[in-house]
Amino acid sequence: MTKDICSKKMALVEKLGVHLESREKLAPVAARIMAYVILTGKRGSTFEEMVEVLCASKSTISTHLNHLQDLKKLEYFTKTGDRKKYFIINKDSVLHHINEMIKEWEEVAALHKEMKAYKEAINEHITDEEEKFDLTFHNDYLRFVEDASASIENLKENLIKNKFNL
Amino acid sequence: MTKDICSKKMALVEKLGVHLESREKLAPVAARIMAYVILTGKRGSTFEEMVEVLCASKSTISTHLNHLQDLKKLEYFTKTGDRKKYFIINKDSVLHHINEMIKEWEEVAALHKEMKAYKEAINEHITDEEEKFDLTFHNDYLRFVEDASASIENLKENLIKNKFNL
DNA sequence: CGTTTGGTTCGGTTTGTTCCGAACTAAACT
DNA sequence: AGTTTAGTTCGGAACAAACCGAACCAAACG
Repeated sequence: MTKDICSKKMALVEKLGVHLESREKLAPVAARIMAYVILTGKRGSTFEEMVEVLCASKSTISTHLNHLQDLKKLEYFTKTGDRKKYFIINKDSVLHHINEMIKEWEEVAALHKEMKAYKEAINEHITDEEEKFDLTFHNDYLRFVEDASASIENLKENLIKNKFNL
Repeated sequence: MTKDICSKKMALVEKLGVHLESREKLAPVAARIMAYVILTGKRGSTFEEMVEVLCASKSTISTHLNHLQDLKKLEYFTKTGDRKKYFIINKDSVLHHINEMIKEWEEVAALHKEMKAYKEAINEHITDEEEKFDLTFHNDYLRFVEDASASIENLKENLIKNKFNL
């Protein structure tokens, strides 16, 4: 039974790992570390434990753990009389992730605006209506980005609210 | 003046290129091809032209052009008595892109549901309330994904509407 | 003081990506 | 038939990413 839950966990680690690999642009093992730490929760995950369950070398785990801490994605707590570090996801990594998404959408919006401006400038030099750039897509997309941004801001507020409820 | 517009265009090609490189997971030159084709518009961009302005070899351009066509991101038209191919972005690449986003959100939602189910299963075996997984984030996130999906569906409908207006 | 524990650091191998040049092809022009 | 045009294909060079093992280190333990 414990074995069953464990294999289920490792299956999820792989699945979530693959997702994080592309979503957060992490190296395979780094993504699996994140996934494992997320699915272990507040109990915390140790260096040794990860070397074993993720079947990676100490050097690989060490390097990635340090890197993930630099990126503020992980942090750790300790126990008195125990030299081990217990890794957990950074408490405000969720908020950080959301802010990243907001920034990303803003960047996309800025790019669309720049492209639109460029195309409008070109259009002025074109007499034939048929040859002109079509701008409807940029307009629609910009409206969409506004909508999406509003949803994210909403999520962000929900999260902050829940944080204070705890 | 034409030179000015041209340098402005190439600056935008680089900027959009960098963006597409990560957003669409394309090789540098492939991303710049996409950017260039997008910023050239319906006039169409030729093989030779891209070899020159993107400063890449014929083989590189050829390989990437074929790859981008396989991915349905590009297509071309021809002119009678002219062997050149005039590349433009695939007419329904925008819709395709939107469908990709929808699919992506669905996948994220599925993953969150799976993680939530796993954590709930674990929680049942834990007596200490303090030790239990916190599920509020998954709930909030799932609600957010629903919102975001709705916005995208909205954009999609706008686009389809505009298509028929033309 | 020697050993164990919990890691870190470095050099190197493997693997993968991205691009290029040179040789090639197929159609059209002369 | 030969050349030009518009590309394709193949082998490999150059670089980068990801991981590993071995040697190392610092703190605690015995």
